[in-house]
Amino acid sequence: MGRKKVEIKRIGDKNSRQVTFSKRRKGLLKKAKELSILCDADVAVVVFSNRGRLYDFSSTNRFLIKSLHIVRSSF
Amino acid sequence: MGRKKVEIKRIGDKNSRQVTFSKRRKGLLKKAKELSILCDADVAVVVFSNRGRLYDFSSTNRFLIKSLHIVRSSF
DNA sequence: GGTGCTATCTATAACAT
DNA sequence: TATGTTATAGATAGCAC
Repeated sequence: MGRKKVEIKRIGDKNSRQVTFSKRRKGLLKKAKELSILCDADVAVVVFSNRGRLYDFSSTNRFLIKSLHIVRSSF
Repeated sequence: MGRKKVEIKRIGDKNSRQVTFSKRRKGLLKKAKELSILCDADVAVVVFSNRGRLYDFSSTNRFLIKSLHIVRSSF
């Protein structure tokens, strides 16, 4: 969906990876929200950056996400 | 992204809502997978249909999703 | 109640700043 | 490096089965 077709594999360049992460993360959360509204469905999305920062969307309750975070911490 | 611009609000027609749910759910899971691969990030998506059916994607471990399911059951 | 088609809308890759 | 712009790839709304 850009100037060139992109192969789905890990982006080698650190800066490009960061920029793509930021843009696509935003897009994913937006689409999750749209799905929940349009279709009256419960949707939750959780994204962890490789630095451990958490980004999420939940149509129902933050508790879902917090629980998931706790679960992940126990790995 | 279709023949017409769509307002983001609950789709009234039951059949249209179901079709949209199916299509957008698939798209959301695909994008979650792409994000995880391209950016080397942990991503989890959980979708519950209003009939309680579970659809999900997790880049890390099914345990995350199973835990979330258990948590949700306790609501 | 799906599935396939395709016109059109949207997300985003590369570039610019 | 973070943010804004634009050309293009990709997702999908409305139909037809």
